[in-house]
Amino acid sequence: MNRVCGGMRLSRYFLPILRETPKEAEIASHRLMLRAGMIRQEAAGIYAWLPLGFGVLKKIEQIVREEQDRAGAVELLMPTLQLADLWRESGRYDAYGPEMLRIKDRHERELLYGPTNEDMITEIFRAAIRSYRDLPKNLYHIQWKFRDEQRPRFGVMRGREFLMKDAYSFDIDEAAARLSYNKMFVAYLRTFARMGLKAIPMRAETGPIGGDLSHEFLILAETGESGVFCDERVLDLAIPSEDVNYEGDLSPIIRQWTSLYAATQDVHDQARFEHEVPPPRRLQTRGIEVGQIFYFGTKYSVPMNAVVSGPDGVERPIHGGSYGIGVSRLAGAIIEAFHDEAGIKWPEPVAPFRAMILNLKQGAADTDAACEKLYAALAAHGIDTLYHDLDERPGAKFATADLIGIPWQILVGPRSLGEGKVEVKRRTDGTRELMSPADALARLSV
RNA sequence: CGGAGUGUGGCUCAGCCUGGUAGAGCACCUCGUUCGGGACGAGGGGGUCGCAGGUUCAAAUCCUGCCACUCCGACCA
Repeated sequence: MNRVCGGMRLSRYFLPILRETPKEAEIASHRLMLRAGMIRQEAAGIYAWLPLGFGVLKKIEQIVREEQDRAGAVELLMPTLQLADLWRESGRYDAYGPEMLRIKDRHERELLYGPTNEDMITEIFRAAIRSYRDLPKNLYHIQWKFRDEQRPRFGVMRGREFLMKDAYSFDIDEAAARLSYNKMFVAYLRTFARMGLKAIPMRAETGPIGGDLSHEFLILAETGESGVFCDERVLDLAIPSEDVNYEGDLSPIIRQWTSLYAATQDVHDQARFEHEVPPPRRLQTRGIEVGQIFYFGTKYSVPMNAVVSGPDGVERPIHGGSYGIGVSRLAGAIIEAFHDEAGIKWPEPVAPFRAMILNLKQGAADTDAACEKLYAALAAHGIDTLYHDLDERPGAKFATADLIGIPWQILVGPRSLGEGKVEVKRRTDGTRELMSPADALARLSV
């Protein structure tokens, strides 16, 4: 979707691998993102996304986009800068605090770098929609946000600047709004599952955005920032399939996922936990929040006068919800879930490349020719391939390949090529198999 | 926002206490030998020691101020 050609030669790429770990990186994902040349820190909590990292970011973003679209949300793009007046109208300008970056333009007009977009989307919505007949609507965008965190840390997991998908639903009343909420709930289950993650929806506090119904989606990881308590059976619940009917009744799915105990430490109820979950199924661990959904009712529509006419001709404020996914955070969270001592182990759907060719004897006529042929064939089959064509020793190439975590490694060296074969290695489990280049191509074409 | 630290070639760090010609490993360049799990030898290039003042014949080193960044805790996609 994003890379036009099907391949890349390492000699032309930009992959600044670090052999040693920069001292500031404490957790695995941060360490590996720096070492694998995915990101470079420019300031506290602010990162440049280097080509490999950017490739992953685009893969994640695209999965999020596809599942939002499938659930009926409509993409648009709002600016990063917003007028302070808009936030004064909703009453949030003074309430938001120092987390919000406030700036002035040359006319001394007050602006802010958006930490979220409820106010702006409400303004956009109210300017265009007058009737309940135009509802429901769900609008989303994928845009950079800035929150001036007191303490940014863990690399992109908690940056000040971060890429977020935020969706906003508009409905005529609470009952309708809950249907919109349920759609996003199901879309989130599918989104995270497609990235290979087990994200568990947990009852959550609503925080400064407000409202009275909210779930956080967390993936379990020891390095997570939130303590979580849940019934371990939630780990085995089925993910709604691709052909789930979003216009149908989603409540059975919601009920299934919300009836088992699952809560973050903020709202945890130990007595209830012990009452509802027998000891062998009690899971107490930590998690990384990768998404959150809210129903907040008329919190913004009332102060901002976002109203529509109902069937009775009477105007009423719309009922809203907002739905966030931390796209850039997910890049780190996925690494937390999938790595080993040697490096990253990308799940295929988010891998920056699907395959990597390692020419173990660069400059030798037979290996060079075999690699070129294979590289062209993979590209012809639309398989994103990184060809390691640098004049490095095999050991260095193995280390690089394991570090950057491309799912399939194809080792082309004199030893196996003597039998007319190449070696296909899976990064996830380290298994390797000798096969002809044609069979390797067939294996990857699945 | 409380607490604790760190700023020295691209990276990891030594040197600072006790002031006196800026160092090591990795990376980089050249040549040669190597080549299936981060090779070896020889030669070479690269640093206003975070910034600004001060003390001193002399400051990476001592003093003052500032800035940046990191880590531990309370808060958030």
